[in-house]
Amino acid sequence: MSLAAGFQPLYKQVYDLLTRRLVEGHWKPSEPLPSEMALAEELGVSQGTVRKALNQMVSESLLERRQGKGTYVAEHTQESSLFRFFRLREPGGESLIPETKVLSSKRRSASKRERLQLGLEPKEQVVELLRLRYLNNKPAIVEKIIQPLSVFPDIDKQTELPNALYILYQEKFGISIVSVRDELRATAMPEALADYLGLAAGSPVLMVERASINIDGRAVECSQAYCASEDFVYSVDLK
Amino acid sequence: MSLAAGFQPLYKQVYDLLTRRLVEGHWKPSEPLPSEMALAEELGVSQGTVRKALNQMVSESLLERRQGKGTYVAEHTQESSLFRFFRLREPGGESLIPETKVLSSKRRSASKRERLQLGLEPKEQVVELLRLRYLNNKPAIVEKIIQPLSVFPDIDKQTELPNALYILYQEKFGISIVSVRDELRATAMPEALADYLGLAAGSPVLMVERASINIDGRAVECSQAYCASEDFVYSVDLK
DNA sequence: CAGTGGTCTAGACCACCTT
DNA sequence: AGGTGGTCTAGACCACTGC
Repeated sequence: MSLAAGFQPLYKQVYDLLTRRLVEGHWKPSEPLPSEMALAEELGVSQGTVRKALNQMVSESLLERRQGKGTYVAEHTQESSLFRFFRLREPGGESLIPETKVLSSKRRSASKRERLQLGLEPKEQVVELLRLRYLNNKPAIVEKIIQPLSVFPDIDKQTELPNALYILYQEKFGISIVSVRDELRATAMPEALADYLGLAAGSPVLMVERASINIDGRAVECSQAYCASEDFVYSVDLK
Repeated sequence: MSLAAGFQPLYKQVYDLLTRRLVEGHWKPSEPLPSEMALAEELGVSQGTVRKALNQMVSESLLERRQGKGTYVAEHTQESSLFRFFRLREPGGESLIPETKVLSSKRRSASKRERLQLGLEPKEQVVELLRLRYLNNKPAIVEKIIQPLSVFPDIDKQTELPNALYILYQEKFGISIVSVRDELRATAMPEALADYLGLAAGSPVLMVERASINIDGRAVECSQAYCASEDFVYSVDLK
């Protein structure tokens, strides 16, 4: 067989190989992969082994399979992107569609905290994007988003920013966000931002610090969001 | 075959059957299940089909498999129980071991909100347990836990409550918590509880409302926790 | 109809654990 | 040595898709 019998199980080697190809852009989002049989033949393993590797990638949302059609690179659609990582809800209630307004955007050097979180060099330039998000037409979230220019060249030259930034990252910069790490705390609303949410400075707000992880495992973007949590809650299921 | 060919895939039928047996207490936590071969023979399906069903149950933390030994009913150990659903951390940091002190315990009728959340009858009796939890030897969390007496008979007669309640639920009441739903918001610290955390009334605190789900899918316990989030954050990875 | 993924089987061999 | 789960294979049949 062309994949040498090594330390790891064959299906794991196939998984690693296919994931590497995916990371390197060998296939683009929404493109089909070769069929199981074709991959099995190319790699010199059985179809079942390829299947096991593919299914693992599906379980990580890297791929999607459609019976009778083929296996496709997972795509960040408007809906999936908005809802997969967006956890703010009405208490006990359904998903809410956030609307978004950009408040400001500027270039500056990365702070120490940002360098640590994103693995940046000293003095590396980032874009700081300030956005206001509405739920049920009420201003609910102010978020500050940090985008390294080394990852997103000239992103501040984009004329139109979509509601779901991850779609832009994927289509224009080849960045596929596969997971996020959130840290939540309660804090007093900073005076500088209080007006946006129509709150008194010092009101209790939910702060969500997020690091977004690319398919290659790097943290490529981080954000801080201040959420009015009178009417909304951050909802999460742990299994 | 003894499992009639029905609408659903065989492995799904096997999964349903084995899960039902598990729910009904057919096997107790930490007990071994019959071997794959034995189950396959009993059910009249192939070993591979049983394997697929078992692996799905493993992925839901219902079972554990140990190579060379057997397949076991998952057990809530002190560590796994404390850390699997306990999300409070130092910012960017490691897990913290919470210490616990019981403040009070009393019986009363369920409130409307509790009846809705836990599916209780009007006037049903519950135990309201108030606990104080410490992280790094500092009081960090006040939590109010609601336990229906219909689910946990005479739970308030327990002489000793363990740090991880889920272990008690499993050992004494046959309740296996498999998932939780958390809703987080920021709020002002209630005056009645502020002293416990050494905070001023009105300070911003993180409130975590939790419903705990039994293996049979019912919400069997709910809680409200007020967390001092000066020094600690609620940390979660979304994939 | 041919091509795809989805299910199911049977059997081989390996790695690990116990006796 | 014998039993367990873990991997891998090969082949059959089914369900869905599109030409």
